Amino acid sequence: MELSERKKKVLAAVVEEYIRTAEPVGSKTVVAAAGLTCSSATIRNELSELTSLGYLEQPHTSAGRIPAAQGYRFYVNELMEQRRLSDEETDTINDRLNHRLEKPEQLMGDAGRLVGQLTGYPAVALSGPRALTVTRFDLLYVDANTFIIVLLLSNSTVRNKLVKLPFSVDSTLITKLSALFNAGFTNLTDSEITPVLISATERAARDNMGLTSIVAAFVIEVLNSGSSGEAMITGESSLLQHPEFRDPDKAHRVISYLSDSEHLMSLPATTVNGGSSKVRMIIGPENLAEELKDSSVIMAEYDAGEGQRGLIGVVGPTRMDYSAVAAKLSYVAEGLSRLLGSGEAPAGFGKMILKGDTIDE
Amino acid sequence: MELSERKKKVLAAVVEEYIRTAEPVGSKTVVAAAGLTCSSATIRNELSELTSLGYLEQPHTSAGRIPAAQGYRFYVNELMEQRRLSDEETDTINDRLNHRLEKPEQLMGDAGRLVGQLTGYPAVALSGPRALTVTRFDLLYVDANTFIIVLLLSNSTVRNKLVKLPFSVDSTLITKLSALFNAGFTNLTDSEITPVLISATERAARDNMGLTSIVAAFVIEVLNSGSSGEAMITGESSLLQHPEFRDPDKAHRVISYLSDSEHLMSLPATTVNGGSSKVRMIIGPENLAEELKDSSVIMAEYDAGEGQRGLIGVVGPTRMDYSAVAAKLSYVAEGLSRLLGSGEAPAGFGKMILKGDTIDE
DNA sequence: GTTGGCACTCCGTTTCTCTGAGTGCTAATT
DNA sequence: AATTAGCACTCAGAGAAACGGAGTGCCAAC
Repeated sequence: MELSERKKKVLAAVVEEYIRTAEPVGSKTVVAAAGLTCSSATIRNELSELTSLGYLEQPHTSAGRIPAAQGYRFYVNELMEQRRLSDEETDTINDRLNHRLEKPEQLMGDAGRLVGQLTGYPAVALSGPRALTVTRFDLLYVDANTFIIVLLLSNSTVRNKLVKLPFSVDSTLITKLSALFNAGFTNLTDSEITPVLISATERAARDNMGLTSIVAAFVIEVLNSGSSGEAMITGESSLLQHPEFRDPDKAHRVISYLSDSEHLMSLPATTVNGGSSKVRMIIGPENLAEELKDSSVIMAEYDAGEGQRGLIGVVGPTRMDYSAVAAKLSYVAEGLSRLLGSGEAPAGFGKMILKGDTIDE
Repeated sequence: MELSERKKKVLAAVVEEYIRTAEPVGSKTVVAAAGLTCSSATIRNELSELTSLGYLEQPHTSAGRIPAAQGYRFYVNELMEQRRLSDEETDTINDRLNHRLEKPEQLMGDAGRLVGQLTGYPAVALSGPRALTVTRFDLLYVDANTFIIVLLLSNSTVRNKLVKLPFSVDSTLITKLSALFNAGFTNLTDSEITPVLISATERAARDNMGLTSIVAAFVIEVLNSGSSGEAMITGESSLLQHPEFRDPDKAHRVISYLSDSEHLMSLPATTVNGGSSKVRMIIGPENLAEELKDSSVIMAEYDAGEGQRGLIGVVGPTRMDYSAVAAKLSYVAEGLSRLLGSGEAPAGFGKMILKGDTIDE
């Protein structure tokens, strides 16, 4: 059943008033807020119907209405108006993002802090898994007991490891191994690096000291580390400022749930996508995690380059200004896509161009 | 004026009871807890004197006493008994630490989580500044527009950067630069890397494309990054479980103060060292930061190798079990010193020895 | 110096009342 | 059939009052 025009107006008014005031909304308030011409008694009937349809709920008999999860969902899908950001807001965002262009490895954290500051909610930043391979190997001989493994990865980052050995090796073995790895291990995903391949390489190098397996183990570790993605959260404590988290136990449950990066990565699992936009919203009970059943998550997707996608978003009470937060997030996400996105590296002489740096965690 | 033996006993009893129950302690409770033979009236006199001496305070006229900051201080300096850890506890700690030996770059974080778990308080980990130098340079030519800078540092970590250029370079220039940097820039602290040196190198390499300054800038950045130390905090939300942080505003103030790593690094500024032990305690108002005037900080120092020192500790309410926390922290700190400490690298064949890995943040 | 006794204080809790916003229903109106 | 005015009813939250009890401070006796 489709809601009547007036019901939609009433629902929107209740949601917006409740978001603004955090108080249950009564019939008179709705009349005033929605600018309707009918009387409060009429609205009482409408409210009553919206309640039995499941869009609203009543904390107790003689109180106003508050939106139910279904009410929020309908609101964000159908009723909510796209909020435009003010010039001031867009300027702040652009400023902050450009500032950080030079330190790509800190970008996730900085974007999180920016979002936290803009919205007043804890910010989460996720980067998707990536199918990594090694593009190039270098083994650097330092001294008889020490060498460095340097891997250039397919996503243009570099990883390295210093290896100290409890025995001596000859620099020619290092050189030989380096050549063999370059020949045999480049452009392989971790599943393609088989024990057979490793022992073949070991024989070819006449390595009887286990160096081959040291290098191979590091390669596998690095390739694996990318495959699960990264997750971080900043500004958890700002939750405490919101009235729905005044209860320290509840706040503690939510915050400590969010402190585990495994949990963060599973946040977007519920992909109720409310339309064509790139902003995802997970409202209250739509969250899979019990701990978040009365919190909402809003995330915007961005292009992290090299075919990788990332998500940046916030966690807050169900009573959130979805419209404003969504607008801010998608603007930030667009900015990130512009900075990191596939397409060409930014050009410019004298200023060096860095794409990557190591992102050892 | 020296306190009488009985006053000491009374003070200790009040502190310990209050730590245990979080309730003001009355005269009768003291008699029972301290196992004294006198009557509660006598203790009331003692309590009254301890109060006017500033060791105790009274929330209101008809309540028991709670320790004042000065009381806690006297307690930890003079009265507190060294707590011994149970075998079970030491086993847990050893287990957890050894597990992580293989990932030195995550050690700070892991140690923090361990401490948080052991004590139930947020854990902070600090590593002191280090006077870094570059031990060895490698510039790896990848293609005409790309090369990698690899630096082996004096603390046996490796840093690297991938540089993409908007113009072409010859591999011989890269090789030449590599040699020049090895000859001229090794073992220099950041202040010794002068513009004069850089431009001399630039001329020597016949580098008219600014590569020298790109490399030098990276070197300076890396050397600087070590000079301020690192700081991190985990488990902030566990503060919320303690009754003194039931007020969400207070909790928010403290937690958001602690979320700034600048603030964390300034924590140990007050070095009231209560004796010979390596555990530092900062009790309530001894904290310089207004935000921490009624929290306490306990930190233990450890040897992070290469002459570097680190601190691991917790932040909690002034009402903390100083004895137990101090014992746990110093055990963990000893463990860390054993793992990282100067002296020899742990030996063992087959298991590779890694000292460092990159710690790009 | 120590102790028992006693009046007094004052916090935290419970109980009660009161108030007012808001509802749901009915009957009249359009 | 939809809307409206009117009215009785509900109930959370605020405030006032009463209560209980842990604990003190002091005094007089030991």
